Amino acid sequence: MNDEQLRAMRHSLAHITASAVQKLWPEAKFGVGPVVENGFYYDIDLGTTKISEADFSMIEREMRRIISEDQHFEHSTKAIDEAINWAKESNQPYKEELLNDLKREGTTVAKDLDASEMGTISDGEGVLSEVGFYTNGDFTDLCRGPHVESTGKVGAFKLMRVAGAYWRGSEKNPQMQRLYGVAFATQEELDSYLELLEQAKLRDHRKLGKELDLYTVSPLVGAGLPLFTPRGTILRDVMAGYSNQLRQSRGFTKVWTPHITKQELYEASGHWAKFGDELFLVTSQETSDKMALKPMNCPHHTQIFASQPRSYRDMPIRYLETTTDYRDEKTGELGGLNRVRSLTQDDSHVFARPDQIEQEIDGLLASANELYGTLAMKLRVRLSYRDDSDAYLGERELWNSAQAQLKSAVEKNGLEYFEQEGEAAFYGPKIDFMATDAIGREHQVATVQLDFVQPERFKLQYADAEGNFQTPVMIHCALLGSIERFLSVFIEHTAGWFPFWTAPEQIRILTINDTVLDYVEEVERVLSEIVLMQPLKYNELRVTRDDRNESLGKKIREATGMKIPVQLIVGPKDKEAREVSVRTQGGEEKVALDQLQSYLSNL
RNA sequence: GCCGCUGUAGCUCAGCUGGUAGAGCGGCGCUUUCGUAAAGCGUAGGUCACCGGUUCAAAUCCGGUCAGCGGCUCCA
Repeated sequence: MNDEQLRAMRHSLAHITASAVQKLWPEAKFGVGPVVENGFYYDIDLGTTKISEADFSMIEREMRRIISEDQHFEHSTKAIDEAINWAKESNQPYKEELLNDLKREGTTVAKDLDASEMGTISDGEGVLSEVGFYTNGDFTDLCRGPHVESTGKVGAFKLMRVAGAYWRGSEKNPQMQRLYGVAFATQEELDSYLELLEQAKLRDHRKLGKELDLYTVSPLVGAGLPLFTPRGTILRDVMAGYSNQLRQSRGFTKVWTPHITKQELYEASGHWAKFGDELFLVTSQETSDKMALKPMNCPHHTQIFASQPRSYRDMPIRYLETTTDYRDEKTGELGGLNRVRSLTQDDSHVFARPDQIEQEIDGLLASANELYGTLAMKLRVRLSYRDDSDAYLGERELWNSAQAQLKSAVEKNGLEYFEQEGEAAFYGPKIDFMATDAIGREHQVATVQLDFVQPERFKLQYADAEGNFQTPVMIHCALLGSIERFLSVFIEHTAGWFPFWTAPEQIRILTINDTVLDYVEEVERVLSEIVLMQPLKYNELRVTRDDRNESLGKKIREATGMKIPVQLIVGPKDKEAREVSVRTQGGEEKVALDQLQSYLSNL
């Protein structure tokens, strides 16, 4: 089955879902029912009736009945006004609205859908005169198709969940119930997809975050404000240290800025107007200053740049700061470490001459490549350019040159990429990094963004070779993005089996009885001398000892449950032979005490 | 913020249609010193998220708050 057939099948299932709902709740008013990744959904307004997952078996039973009847999908057309009358008579106000849009604009304007997904005719210019319908059994729907021939030909499906969704994605509109389903050509494919979901559940960073004791949340502290435990803090420090090291090796120097600032800073940067409602405000009891917790670091860094006169010879100037920002995100958006109110960015800002853009981007891309390569995650990038609209600030010429330089740097680094016009930020083009995790999911991780606007707004300048003042370009970059979000991805990527160099507890010594304690101390002395230099430099070994009065089996079980990469089992036989039993995920082997350092350094 | 679902011991969970709570693991104590994923026995833990209401009686029903989950919207 090709992609097109799969889409037709999923879309047909959306219709079958709607048919079943109409049968069960004849008063249902229908929105749209497009195909999405792995399946489909249908938006339905049932007034005060709430569908719950308990109703799924009933709906699915009705769907299977429709499928077993093998109803033909009948295509027909109506003149647009006739169609509008049909919608009125059938009491389908959402369809009526879509039809009116079609009549007026020749297309619907639902934000997240294109017209073909919605199943409406949108070919041709201007106003259209005819629209298409598909009918199966008693159910007729405004639809462009295509569909499978009949309801019997739809493969395997499963209703997954029901959720609220605003009509046409606007919170001003009524909220409908969105019925999600997944669908595949065969039952085997559906089963393996469901299996993948189970897998994903097992690696869920919120579950592992608790099991591996990495972070916690407290209602007393607040939603979206995770607290990192000793183990979680090690992970943060190691990853942030690696990101810092990568950037420092490319000429970035650390800066430090306070966590609160006067609001004027954001009024000057332009962020106040756009994001003012997401700032945490701070009141001073000593002055009349209005203060806020910093939601970002770039305006601060501009002030360090501006603290001295700059020459073209000084450029580029590169700052890095791994620091926590605060954003008052809406409560409903918070979840795990993915979306938090305190987020730590491994932030960097380059102030560059326009002719230095490519070289700077090149360095940052190389760093990102190295970082994600080390973590065994495949990277892909999206280049976001401006389009012809006037929604963008900055000179067109600068944009064109910058976009060309971005692309050239991406190609030079051998990164797989795709380009999208109209996706740039208003202040400059950007590169977004997507990393594929161990079970094939893609996550947005890092960004590199050019900024033509803040240098203007803050009147940043440098003297060129002729002594004239020029405006620099700013390059924003975060390799990890937000450390919290990065960790959520990293935890799920590794399923908690962190690589040796990042593991919070790298080695646990398990004793067999207390006749070996003196030898264990000797082993510990050897370990305490070991400092890893790769990939993170000066990374001291993190070792613990389990000499409790418990069975070896239990100690192994617990250490394995905590996903500790190296278990060193020490018993009388090991003591006698002056070796240790090294137990890793790969198996177990005996290593002589005087070989331990080289063994561990090569992990 | 909006819609829906959820909130019982440190953890995982049981507790039917209202009659003031239970298991396993973990903790603690004793015994055991035992070589590859849970040694044995004993014992202590809970205002059933919080606040209010209905009722003779609420973990159970209703309302509110807080928090979590699935979405929507948003994401500098």
